[in-house]
Amino acid sequence: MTLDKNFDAARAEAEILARWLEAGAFRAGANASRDETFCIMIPPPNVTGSLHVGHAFNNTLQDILVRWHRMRGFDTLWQPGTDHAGIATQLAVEKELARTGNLSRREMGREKFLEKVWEWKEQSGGTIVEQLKRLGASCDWDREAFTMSGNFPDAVMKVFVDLYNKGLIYRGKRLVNWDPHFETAISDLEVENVEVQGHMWHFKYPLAGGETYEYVEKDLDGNVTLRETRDYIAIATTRPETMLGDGAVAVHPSDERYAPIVGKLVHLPLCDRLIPIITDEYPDPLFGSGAVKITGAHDFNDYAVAMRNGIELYRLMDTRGVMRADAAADNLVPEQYRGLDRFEARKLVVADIDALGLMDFVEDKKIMQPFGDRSKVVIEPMLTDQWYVDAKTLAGPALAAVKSGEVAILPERDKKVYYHWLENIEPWCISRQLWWGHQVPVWYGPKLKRDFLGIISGTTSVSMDETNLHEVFCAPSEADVIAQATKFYEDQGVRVKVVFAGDADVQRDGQIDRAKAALNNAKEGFIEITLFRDPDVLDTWFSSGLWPIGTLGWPDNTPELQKYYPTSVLVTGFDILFFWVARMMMMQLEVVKQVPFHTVYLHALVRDEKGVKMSKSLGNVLDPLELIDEFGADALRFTLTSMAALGGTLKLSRERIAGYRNFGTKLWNAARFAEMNGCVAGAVGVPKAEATVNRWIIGETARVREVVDKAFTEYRFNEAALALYAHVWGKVCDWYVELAKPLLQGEDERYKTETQGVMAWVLDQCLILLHPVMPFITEELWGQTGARSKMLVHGDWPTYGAELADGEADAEMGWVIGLIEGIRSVRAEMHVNAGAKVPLVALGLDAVALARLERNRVLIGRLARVERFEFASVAPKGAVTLPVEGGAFCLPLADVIDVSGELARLVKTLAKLEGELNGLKGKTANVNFMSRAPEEVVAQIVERIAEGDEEAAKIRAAMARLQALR
RNA sequence: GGGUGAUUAGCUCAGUUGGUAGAGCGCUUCGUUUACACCGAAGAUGUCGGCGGUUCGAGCCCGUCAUCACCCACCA
Repeated sequence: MTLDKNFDAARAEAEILARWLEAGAFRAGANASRDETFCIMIPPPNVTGSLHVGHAFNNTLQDILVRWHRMRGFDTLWQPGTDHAGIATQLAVEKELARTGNLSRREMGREKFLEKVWEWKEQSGGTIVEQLKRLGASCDWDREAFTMSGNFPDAVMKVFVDLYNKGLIYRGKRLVNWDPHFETAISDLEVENVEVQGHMWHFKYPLAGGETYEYVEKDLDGNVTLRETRDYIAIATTRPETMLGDGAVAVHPSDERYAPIVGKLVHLPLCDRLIPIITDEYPDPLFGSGAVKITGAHDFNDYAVAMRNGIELYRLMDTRGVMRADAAADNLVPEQYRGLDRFEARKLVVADIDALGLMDFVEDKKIMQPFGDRSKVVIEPMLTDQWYVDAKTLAGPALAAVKSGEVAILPERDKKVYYHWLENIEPWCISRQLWWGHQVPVWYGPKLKRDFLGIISGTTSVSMDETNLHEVFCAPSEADVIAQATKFYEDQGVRVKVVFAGDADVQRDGQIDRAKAALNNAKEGFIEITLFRDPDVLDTWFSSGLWPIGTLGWPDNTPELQKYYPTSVLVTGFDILFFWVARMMMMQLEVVKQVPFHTVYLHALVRDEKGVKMSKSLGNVLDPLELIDEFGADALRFTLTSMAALGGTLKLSRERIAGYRNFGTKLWNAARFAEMNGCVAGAVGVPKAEATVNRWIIGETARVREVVDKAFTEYRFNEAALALYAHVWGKVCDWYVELAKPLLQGEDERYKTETQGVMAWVLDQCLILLHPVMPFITEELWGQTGARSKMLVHGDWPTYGAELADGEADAEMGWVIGLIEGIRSVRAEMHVNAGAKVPLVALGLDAVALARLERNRVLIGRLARVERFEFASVAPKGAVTLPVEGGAFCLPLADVIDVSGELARLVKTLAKLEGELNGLKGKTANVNFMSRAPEEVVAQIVERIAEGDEEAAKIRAAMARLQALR
């Protein structure tokens, strides 16, 4: 059977993948021959997502590490799985519902909606997994995990409850980042601050009761620059609509301009309210007017000021960012603004202020505006009840683990970023007003009125405390919460029966009404207590933060957990260092008191060829599946690998992928050549060789193995790819195959057999070493070129090294290759017809050079197209001279060469050489250099000068001969 | 405002303890030498952003400036 002319990636990839899967080649522990484990957790992609180039890159790197370790006999697990991705998935399903004319989420209700999400997940959830398989990702697919299935929800619930019981999770009413589109709170990290063109409006707030004061402005030297009587205080704002919720105007305590009116009241325009002028450290006297309106419920800074000074908070908007129109807001939002979108309200407020003559002036200004990272709408600070994690406490161990070196972060510089974030961490808001996710395991029950407790006797009625509405029960399951609540109430002397009544309601203003927690009066000796569950779900990152232990079966102490935890390395993009990496560190360290992994390798983000982030809206997305269809998975993988330098960004282009597709073809054809020349693979062990070329290529192979291993060890994937490329194409294909041809096709059976064996071995080594990067084509060739005891995916990674290097062979091949290149170069430059065979004259060769020539004259003759060899002591007329180590060669080209052309060539060569030599000689003449530079360096330079001088002398001699010819 | 990184051949980028620069693509010339035209051979191209400094020696270390990118941040 002869190999086809090209590798048919589309056909072979599907077949090979099926064979791997069928053989269970990727299962945990497959091919393990030692006790050491190697485990990687896949960064779980969104369950309903599809593969983009970033995934392809990320998973290629992981697959390389995994395949490499598996071939080296490590007990290897690559744990796959997907993330439920709360907001993203809920959004996708809502869109789908709208598109297909279904009821909306709210119309169908929570239970029904969640059914739809699960349907959607079943339907589209397998896509990305199949795509990862096409990439060649060798995950243990039998262990595929999902953050909403199996033990995972239990793990999440248990962690929530444990943290709650330790006081590390708590509920708080405070300002959060509110997304008016999704109508949920989001964390700081999900907010993107973007600079936009905005305005700053300067308003005049009149003093109450028509009071006036003398306003005096001074320059830095204390000279008065302005003095006038004012009946107002000027404030500036970028968000005029929030003025309706102002609770005060603040000035800096040192600001003399306003000292006369501190403590007085101003009349808030448009609202029938008086608010005080207070002092606080927050206002900057040098910025704007120096006076700041304080809207505690709609601005984070103002909130802090309001808290410090006991200023009232007025919440102006509902969950959609619409000015409140509910009854409670009757006295707050003036009628004309109610029900208006916040941006509409802004226009109206500005117009109304202007109409009142209170508009001081307006300026254009670039402002930083917060946007939701998924919704892309302007985020509104909102006062709501949310669940928080005490991140500061959890951050301590996460910081220590990296500082101590227990966990390494690569590239090193990202450590600083990690430190900075953890050292300044804020409480983590983990509750989301969504439906798709892990529902908070908290139930609310009625708070019993203490007055009654004393008289409860089992038949007496009990009432609720209407002023303090609920008791909180946090437990991992309904059964547990029943037990907990029953005990709680019975401890108060009440016999109860606990029932559930669904979730507490979320009203449109975002306040959870827990008053529905209820109780019925005594029946048959007990009281019925109704519990309502907190409707919120947890931030997706709360659950994915438990990915390492959760996928291994925690909270059960499974064999996998014992064996593979802590995992080895986390491979991910630096964009989720905070979102995910830091959270995993914090949570794993808190929950199991052990780091989740020992190394974090942060790779670049993939951009398009112009360096722009790929996005659907820009239309610059390269679809990895299309690239795989066109070029094959291996070409894509090799390309990504070759560009995986530590840090930075990765710009992907189709041309480059095509180039590496060609590399695969090159390898394929080298194998094809070997096959056509009777090189049968499959022999075990490093072959013994006598021929110089064979000894040389064996050494080269050992060298590249060392380079590749070192590069993988240091996560320098691009260096491994580069070394393999240079070896396979530059050494094996360009030289070894060519040099081997005379031996393979010659008469000496001994050399022929030896070379067949060596070539088969060399190509096998190429396949093995390339396999982690290019698994498909190498597996295919492995199968087609010999009888194998096992698939290449379980091939034995070699351990040979320097002991296979043969200095003598290296030197000789270097000499031969140099000569051949020299001859080719001269021929090309002299425009000697490529087909023309010329004689080569050896000139004054020493014994070593002579022996080298004799051993390799067939090779040289063939590769340099030399017809015959002659020996002379004097260079023939009209010859071109090639200096070599131990002598020189001449090409007599008198009738073909252009003498002045050759002279020009020599002049150029000599000039270059002399430039180099002069530099080096300058150094040796420098006393400082000679006395301070290391001996090795000096010796090297001296040697190079000697060589160079010799070479220059030969060139000069050749020039003299040519001169004589003219 | 703080921080980080980048600036090297026409393009995209490597360059790991400082020893006078590399790859891929592109470009030029030549080539049906039966593995491969997704190929082969030969070739051209860089004051390594500017300016200073340390050093025998700097793309690499230090300072500074310029331009760009990204991250973080509450200036109304």
